[in-house]
Amino acid sequence: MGQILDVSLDILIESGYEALSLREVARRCGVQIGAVTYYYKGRNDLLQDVLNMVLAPYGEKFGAIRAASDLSAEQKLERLIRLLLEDIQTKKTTRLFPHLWVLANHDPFVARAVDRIYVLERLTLNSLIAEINPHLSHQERETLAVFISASVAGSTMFVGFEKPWSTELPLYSAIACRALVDLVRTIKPEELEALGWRQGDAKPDWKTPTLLTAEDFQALLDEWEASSTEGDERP
Amino acid sequence: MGQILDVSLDILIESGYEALSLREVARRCGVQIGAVTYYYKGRNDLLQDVLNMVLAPYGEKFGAIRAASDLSAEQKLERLIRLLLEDIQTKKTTRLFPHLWVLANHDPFVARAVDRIYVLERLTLNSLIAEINPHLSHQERETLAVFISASVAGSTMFVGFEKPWSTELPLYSAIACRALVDLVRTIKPEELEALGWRQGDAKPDWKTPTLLTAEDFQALLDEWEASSTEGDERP
Amino acid sequence: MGQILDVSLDILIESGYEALSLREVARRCGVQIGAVTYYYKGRNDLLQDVLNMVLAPYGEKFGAIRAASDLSAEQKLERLIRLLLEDIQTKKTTRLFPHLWVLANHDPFVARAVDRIYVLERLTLNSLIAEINPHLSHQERETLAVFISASVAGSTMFVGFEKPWSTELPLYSAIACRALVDLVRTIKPEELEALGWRQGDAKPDWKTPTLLTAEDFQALLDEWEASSTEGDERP
Amino acid sequence: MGQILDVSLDILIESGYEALSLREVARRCGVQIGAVTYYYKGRNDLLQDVLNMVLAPYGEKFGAIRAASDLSAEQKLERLIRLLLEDIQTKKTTRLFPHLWVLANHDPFVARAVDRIYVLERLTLNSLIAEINPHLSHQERETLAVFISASVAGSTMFVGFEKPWSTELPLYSAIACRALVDLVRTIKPEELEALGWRQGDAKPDWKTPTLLTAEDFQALLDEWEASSTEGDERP
DNA sequence: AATGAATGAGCGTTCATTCAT
DNA sequence: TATGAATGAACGCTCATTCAT
Repeated sequence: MGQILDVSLDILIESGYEALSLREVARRCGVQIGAVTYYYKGRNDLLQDVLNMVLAPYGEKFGAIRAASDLSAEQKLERLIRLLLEDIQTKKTTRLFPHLWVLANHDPFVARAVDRIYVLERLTLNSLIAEINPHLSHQERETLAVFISASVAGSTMFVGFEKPWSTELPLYSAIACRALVDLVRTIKPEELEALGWRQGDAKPDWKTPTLLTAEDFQALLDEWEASSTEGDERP
Repeated sequence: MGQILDVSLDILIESGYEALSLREVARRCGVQIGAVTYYYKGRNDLLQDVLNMVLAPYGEKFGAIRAASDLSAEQKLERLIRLLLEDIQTKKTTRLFPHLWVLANHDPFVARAVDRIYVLERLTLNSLIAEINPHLSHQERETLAVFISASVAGSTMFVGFEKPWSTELPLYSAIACRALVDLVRTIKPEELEALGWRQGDAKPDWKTPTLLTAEDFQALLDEWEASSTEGDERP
Repeated sequence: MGQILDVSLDILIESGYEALSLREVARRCGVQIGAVTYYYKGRNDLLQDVLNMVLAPYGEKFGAIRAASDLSAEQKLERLIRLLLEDIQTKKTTRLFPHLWVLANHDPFVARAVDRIYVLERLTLNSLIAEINPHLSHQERETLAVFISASVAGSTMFVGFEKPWSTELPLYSAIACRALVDLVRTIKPEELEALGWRQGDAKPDWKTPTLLTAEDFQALLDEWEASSTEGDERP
Repeated sequence: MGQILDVSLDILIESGYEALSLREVARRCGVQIGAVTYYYKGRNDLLQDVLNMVLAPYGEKFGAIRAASDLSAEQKLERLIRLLLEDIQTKKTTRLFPHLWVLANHDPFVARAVDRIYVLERLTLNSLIAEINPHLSHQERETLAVFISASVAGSTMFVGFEKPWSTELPLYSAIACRALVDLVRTIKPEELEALGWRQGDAKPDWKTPTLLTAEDFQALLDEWEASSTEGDERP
C-alpha cells in the first residue's frame, strides 16, 4: 500500500530514521507486521522506496525552472535559489535532508540516490552559469555550482523549518541571491588564480566528480540534455 | 574513564549514532557493560559528554583567529573561511556534524549545544564584518554571518572527507572566499531593499535569533567580549 | 505440480530439512506461495510426497537384483552390497538418508516409510542368506540381514558423497564384501551360542521386528513373494 | 549456567535440533531469553557447547578400553564393539548422533567435532587391529577400522533406543562381533586384491582421510600416543 | 570502581496459514 | 488453479536497564 510509504515518510520526518521500524509502520497503518513485510521485505527496501518517492519531484522542479523561457538566465538563477531556499523551509526538507546526508555517509545506495539529485541540481545551475558567464571553464562552472548547492543546503540548519533564523528568510535570501548571482556574474578566471587557485589545473579532460557510476552519470546527463533541447526547440 | 568518550566518538565517526550503544562502547573498551553504565546511565548522557568534548575546541579556534592581530579584517575573514573549509575535510567533522544536525532536530540539548558553537562562529564573523563594512546594521551583519556559516557548513556534504569534490578544495575555497569576502565588502544596505528586503524591518530592537536561553546567550556574549577586549588590549 | 516435488527434494539435499519451507519452494518454483499451499497444506504433506517419490525406486532395485538369475546367491549378495555402497556415494543418498533417520525419530510416518524400504532390503538379503547358508534359523537370517543393512547404512557417514573416505571406496567395499559375504557363508548357529546368544530364544514363533502394522508388513511380504515367485517361474 | 546445556541437550534428544531455540531453552529453564543470550550469544554457540559436552566422554571411554591390560587384543576389540553397541542403545546416542550426521553435512564445525570422535575411535580400533593382524598395511587397518565404525554407527537406526530390533541386541551383537573380529583376524592382504582392490594403491605415503586440519589431526594423534604409551609403561 | 547476572522489550525476519478473488 | 493480501506467531539477536556483590 501507498499508505506504507506515506507513514514511513511521516515517521522519518517526525521521529527520525532511528524510529523507522517495520513494526512502527505497521502500528501506524493499523495492520500486522506481516502486512508490511509482504510489501517490503526489509527496512532497507522500505527506505529505498521512500527515498525514491521523496527525491523524484526534485528532478521535475529543476526541469520546470529550465523551461521558464520568459526569464533571463540571471533571473532564472535567482528564482532557482529562492525556490530552493523556500523548499528547505518545509518541514519535510528540513528534517529529511540532514538524515540523508548522514545515511549517505554509511549507505552507498543512499549516497548515490542523494548524489543523483545534486547532480541534477548542478546540471541546472551549470547551464545557467554558462549563459551568464561564458568565460568560465567547465570545471569552474561546476565548482561554482557546487558552491551554490552547498550554500543553499547549508542554510537548512539555520533558516529551515522551526530553525531560529527561519523568520529572517526574506533578508537571508536577498543576501544569498546578492552573493551567489553576483558571484556568477562577476567572477573572472584570473581572480581565482590570485586567490590561490593554480590555473594549470583546469585541464580540458577534467571529469565531474560524482558518486554515480560513469554509466549512470552519462545516462542522467543524456536524459537531461534531451529534455533540455526539447525545451529549447519551442521558440 | 576518558577512554569511554574517545571510543564513543570513534563509534560515532566510524559507524554513526545508530551504532553507538553502551554495549558497543563496553566491548571496545574491553570492560563489562556495567562499567559503562556506572559512568553514564544512558546513551544520551554519553552523547552529551562526547558533544562537549568535541565542540569545546571550536570556541578556542575562533578566539585564535580574532587574536591574529597582524592581519586585516578582510584577511582574517578569508583565513577563517579557509580554516573552516579545511576543518570540514577532516573525517571527524564530515561524519559528526551531519549527525549533530539530525540530532538537533529531535534533541533540544544537542540543538542548543550545536547552536552555541554557531553563535560563537557568528560572533567572530560578525566582528569582522563590522570592521570590513561598517554601514551594515546589526541585523544585516548577523544575517550575513549566518549565510557564511551556512555556506561553509553546507560544503561538508560536497567537499568533506571522502566526498567526490574533496580534491577540488583549492578551487572551491578560492570561489568561496571570492564570494563571501566580496559579499561582505561590497554589499550595501540599499541593495537589500532593492532585492526585496523591506527597510522597516531592520528595527533597532531586533534580537539575534538563537535557541539559547536569553541568559545563556548573554553569558556567551559577555564571555566573548571579555576575551575579545583582552585580546585588543595587548597591542 | 511435479516441479514442486523436484524442487523440494533439491532443497532437502542442498540445504537440509530446516530449509524446506513452503515459501522457499514457491520461490524456487517461481510461483506464489498460495500455489504451493493449494497442493500441500503444510510442510509435512510435502515431505510425505517427496519421501514416496524418493523411496519408490529402491523397491525396484531390490527386485532387479533378485531377478538377476545368471548369478549365484553369493554373487548376488556381493553385488547387492556393492550396489548399495555405490548408492550411498550419491549426493542424494548421502544427504537425504541421515535426514530420514532423524525425522524417523520424531515422525511416525517417516519412520514407517523408511522402515518399509529397509524391510524390502532385508527381504532381499534374507532370501540370499537362506540360499547361501541354509542352516540358519529365520531369526538368525533376519538379524544377519539387519547387520548387513546397518553396515551399509553406517557407511554413509564415512564413504558417502564428499566424505573423507569416499575415495577409498574400492578398498572399503572389498573389505565390506569380504566381511559380510564371508559372515553369511561361514557362520554357524553354534557359534552364536558360544558368543553369548542363548539358543532357547530362537523360537519358532519369533516375529520380524518392524514399525509397520501387521497388515502392512504382511501385504509387503505377500507382494514381494508374488513378484519373487514370478521371477523364479520364468526359467 | 550448566542447566542451560542440560536443558539444551534434553531438547535435542527429545524434540530434535529444529526445536532447539534460545526461547525454548529459556522457557524450560524458567528464565528470560536475555539470560540465555547472556551466556550464549547465539544458537550456534549453544550447539557447540552442547556438542563439546556430549562428545568429550567418548575420548575417555576409548582410553579406558586401551588401558584394560588384562585382556587380549581380540578380547579388547570385542569388548569395544559391544560397548559401542550398548552405547547406541541409549536414548541420548540414538537420538543425537543421527542429528550430528545431518548437521555435519551443512556445518563444518559440527563436521569436525564429530570427525574428531571417529578419529579417536579409529585410533583405538587401529591399534587393536595392528596387534591382531600384523600383516595388514596402515591403509588396510584404517579402512578396516572405518568399516567397523560404520557398522556400529549404522546399527543405531536398527537396534538403537526404541528401535524395532533393540530387543535383539544379544543376537545382534553376537553376529557383529563374529563378523568384525573374524574379519580382522582372518583377512589377508591378498584377498583384497582378489576382491578387486589393486595392491599398488597401498602406498607408503598414504594419509588418513579426515576433516581435521593436519595440525589438529597430528595433535590428536600425539595426544593419543602419549596417553597410550603411558598405559603401556605400567607392566 | 567495576563485575556478573538477569530482566524485559524491541527489532528484522521468516514462516504456516487463511481467504477472497 | 492460482494469486494477492494479510494475519499472527515464532525466532535470533541486540539492547538499555537494574541490582546485588
